[in-house]
Amino acid sequence: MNEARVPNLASSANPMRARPCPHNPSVSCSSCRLSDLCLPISLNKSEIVQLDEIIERNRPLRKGEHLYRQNDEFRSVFAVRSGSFKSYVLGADGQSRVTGFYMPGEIIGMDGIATRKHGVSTMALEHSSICEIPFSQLEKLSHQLPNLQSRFFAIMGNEIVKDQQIHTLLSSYTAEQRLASFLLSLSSRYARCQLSPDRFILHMTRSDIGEYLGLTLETVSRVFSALQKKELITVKNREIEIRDMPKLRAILGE
Amino acid sequence: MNEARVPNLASSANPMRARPCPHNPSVSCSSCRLSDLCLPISLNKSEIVQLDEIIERNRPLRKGEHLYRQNDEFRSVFAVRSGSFKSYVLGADGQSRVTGFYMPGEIIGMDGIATRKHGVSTMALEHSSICEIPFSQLEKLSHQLPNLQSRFFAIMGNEIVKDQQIHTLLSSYTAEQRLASFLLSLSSRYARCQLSPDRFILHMTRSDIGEYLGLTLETVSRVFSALQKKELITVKNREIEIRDMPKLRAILGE
DNA sequence: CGTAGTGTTGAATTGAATCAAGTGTCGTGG
DNA sequence: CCACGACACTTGATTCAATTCAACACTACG
Repeated sequence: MNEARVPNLASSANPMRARPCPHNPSVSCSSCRLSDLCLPISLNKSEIVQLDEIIERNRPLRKGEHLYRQNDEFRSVFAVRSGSFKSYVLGADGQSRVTGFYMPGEIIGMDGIATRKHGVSTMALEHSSICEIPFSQLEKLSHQLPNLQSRFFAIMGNEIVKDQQIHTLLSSYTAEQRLASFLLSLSSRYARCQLSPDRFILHMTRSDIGEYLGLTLETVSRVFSALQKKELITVKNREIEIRDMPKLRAILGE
Repeated sequence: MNEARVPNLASSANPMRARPCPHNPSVSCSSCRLSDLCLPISLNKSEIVQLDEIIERNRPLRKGEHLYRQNDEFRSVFAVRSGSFKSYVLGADGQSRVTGFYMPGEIIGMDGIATRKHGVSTMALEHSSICEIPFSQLEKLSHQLPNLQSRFFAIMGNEIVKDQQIHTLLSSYTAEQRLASFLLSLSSRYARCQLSPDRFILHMTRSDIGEYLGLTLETVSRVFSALQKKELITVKNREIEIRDMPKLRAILGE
């Protein structure tokens, strides 16, 4: 597997707030720059402090390292603090299928809640760090804090909604619509964590994208080229610039 | 299809048989024949009694009636007591896309938890009855009963896993694999509620199935015919008989 | 510098969609 | 009870979007 690399986002045109370093394991939820888009939303200060106590801030993962693997025992859910991840399953034929990409502030690992085993594997796409939340403790604390229970129901509900949107995307969109939707989704998620919504790095390969969207890597490449020719985006290797957001949205529209 | 909405409180004082009939609104969770595959799993007797108190058993829905519609305010989740439902969204072009089918013992409506608005519409596919569970009360009770909280986390986690499985199905299976997987899923769900796993009725149309699996209704029809010619199934209108379960499973295998 | 992984592009192929024509089924009202 | 109309379904012919197969270019890195 590949070695660690300095994450590209750090040198992006759109610098982060001057807040504690994203990889710093000693950041607390209260001081975390993601606190208003992560688990703590809608919790008050004392509740956040209690949540903070059960969270384990592990060492960062290097690119290619696994957070957990398919069939591992489920112990925790994870919040992405920095970097990005992909989740995937290995099919009977050995082919992998990507089930999701995760960015800062998003929650990973809910696939294991029901069965107590992880149904997917999850791997860092770049140098990344996470907050680990032992699920038994989260359940216990949720029982004491109605707001936290409510918040976690909402997080899971949100995951269900997103999965249904992917369902309709995969069952009726063309290749071009899928890629447009994918780029717009990344864009709004980058915006959510204060990064540029129209210039960003794809940390996943064309093949990852294809496995996620139900396309081949060749088709992903071709559609990127076509969108570039139409001047809706600029693609330079892994770097994407969205040049015409309205027209990109219009691809989904009619 | 413009049916009347179901009145939410509807305490129909309807004279019914004393024996717990699937449509009988007076059945309690404790006496319900679905209690070991529905929400109450893993709850003890006194917990079930408390759950019972917040559940509203509405009048049955006729075929084509809506349980709720896209953009309706979210108030409750629902457990299917008898019959079956489909959920669907209307796309920008007016086309509908089916996001799920629901059978007895399954929970409907979790798409509204995060946003407090329903993201899909849900319609009865046949004469059906449901238990309505007002969500605010479910949250309150979950806060008192750790087992119920845990159970509901598990139900939502299960929904997430199923959605991920659909994701991989839609992104990599052929038409034949999708239909085989669909029939096997129905089969095991019928088995779960004590019905024959190899002879059952499809209450949805070919078009519904196609919209769910990302295929046209013509392709659904053709694949059914092809599977019949191979003697894996018999299709007579809406009636399906699975004649060779192992071979049907093998279609997914490699 | 060479190698492995990643990405692009072209040509041929194909699985499913689309277009089209017809049959079957069901519920309704006469 | 039957006739009618609407909807659901089947099957065939053709088209097309995406895959597959193939060759090559770029980049990163030991």
